[in-house]
Amino acid sequence: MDTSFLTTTALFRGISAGEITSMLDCLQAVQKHYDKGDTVYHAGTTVTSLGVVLSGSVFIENDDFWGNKNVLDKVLPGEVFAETYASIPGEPLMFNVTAAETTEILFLNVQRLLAVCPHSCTYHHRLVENLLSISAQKNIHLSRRSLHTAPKTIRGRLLSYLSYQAIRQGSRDFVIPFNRQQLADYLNVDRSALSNELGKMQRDGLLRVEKNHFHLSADEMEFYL
Amino acid sequence: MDTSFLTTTALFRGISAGEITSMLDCLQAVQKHYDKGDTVYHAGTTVTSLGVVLSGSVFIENDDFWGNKNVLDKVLPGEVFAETYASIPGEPLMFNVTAAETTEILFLNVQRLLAVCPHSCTYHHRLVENLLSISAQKNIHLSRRSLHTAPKTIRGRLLSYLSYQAIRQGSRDFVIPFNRQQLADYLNVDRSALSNELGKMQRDGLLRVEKNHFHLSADEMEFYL
DNA sequence: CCTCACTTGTTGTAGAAACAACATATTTGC
DNA sequence: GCAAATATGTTGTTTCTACAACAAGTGAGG
Repeated sequence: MDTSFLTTTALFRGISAGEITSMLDCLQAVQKHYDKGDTVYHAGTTVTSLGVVLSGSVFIENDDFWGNKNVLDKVLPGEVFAETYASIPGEPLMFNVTAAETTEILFLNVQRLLAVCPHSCTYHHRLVENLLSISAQKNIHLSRRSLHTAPKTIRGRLLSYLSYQAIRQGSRDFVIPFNRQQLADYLNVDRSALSNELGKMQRDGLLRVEKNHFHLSADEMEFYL
Repeated sequence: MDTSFLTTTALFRGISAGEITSMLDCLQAVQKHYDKGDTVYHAGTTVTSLGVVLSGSVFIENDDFWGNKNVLDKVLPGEVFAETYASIPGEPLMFNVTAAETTEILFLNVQRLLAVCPHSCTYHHRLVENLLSISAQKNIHLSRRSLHTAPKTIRGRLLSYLSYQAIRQGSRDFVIPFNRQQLADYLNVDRSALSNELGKMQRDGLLRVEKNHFHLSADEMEFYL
């Protein structure tokens, strides 16, 4: 087990590699291997363990009734999944989790993680803090997306999202972490309609855009800054 | 301080009234009074304390650039707000919090709450567990709404929401906790368009609806059950 | 009983987005 | 460097929604 890698993750942040090793025993951590396409967790089932992606990656996907797979998120090495459901005993998973590629996953039982451990109580505590922080962070992301998808028009959603990015990055020039299709998915709109609207906004002088690099015009930003 | 009331809240669940009393000292809990319309927390500021509504209620609202107040949520007695932001030091509030009526609020510093206390460590631990649970629960709600607002059409959103309610309540007959306007807000659509679509769906034989009581037709449910 | 406030359904219209189909970059792997 | 795959922009058509305006229903309080 590569505990030095774990020290870099949000979940084990602030805990030394040595401490992690002894904690993993105590927590009855289990490591499993998955090949591309394997199902890690099924929607509708209940889980007691969260997963830490050690290598590879997993998709969080929502399969509709006609079998269409809709990828909601990709969980990368060091990141955590299913922690929300493992934190609420009996809560059925809303999504499927499948291996996007060859993947190693470390499973941690959340009830044991929360239980007070006879030894190294301090680090257990740190682990719980980290878990709370991860949960709160996820909360923020969900709230923010909900905010950006609230406007009824594509332009409104773009302005909400782009002005937030400008503020966050402290400049009217900034790069976004999405390509067009991903941005369209994030804002819950059609990709071609999104491209179209970006074109209109450029003609209207609201912004300039080159690939995923944006520049917002000053007068538009006045509202937001 | 009415600690017996606190024992009924999600945050203090599983902790005795006596224990709560001693913990509140330790946590430096502060109680404050607000009149209707008073601002409790300003968007953009950072906070270190979560709030527990003791009596009255507060609105979580998103004020846009033209001063329009958009109520996102109402926090009732026993419920908690701002815990997400208080759990992430430095994270600025995304929303305003204002008193919906005469309100008493108990503020708890989250850092102190998370810090290991010299005494009653067990109960501190329970408090942190509860806080994690509240956060995870909020996460589920946000995810679920995001799922229900994912379809591009009003009908799609209604089917997603209503079939979930049917499953949750274990019957094709069920009552929803929203009136039309609230349901429209939740699904992020126009109220009149929503009413219109419900009418069409009745004519199409998908469901019957009377006020906030719904009955889904069997054949439509096959997809979902 | 009556009024007033609030909720809900209905209709028409104007506008916007989804969708499909395609042309044109741009990457990526070989 | 080339070919295949992927990403992006463009356009036209169809469908749906937002919006506005209004009628009808419901309920609470005087």
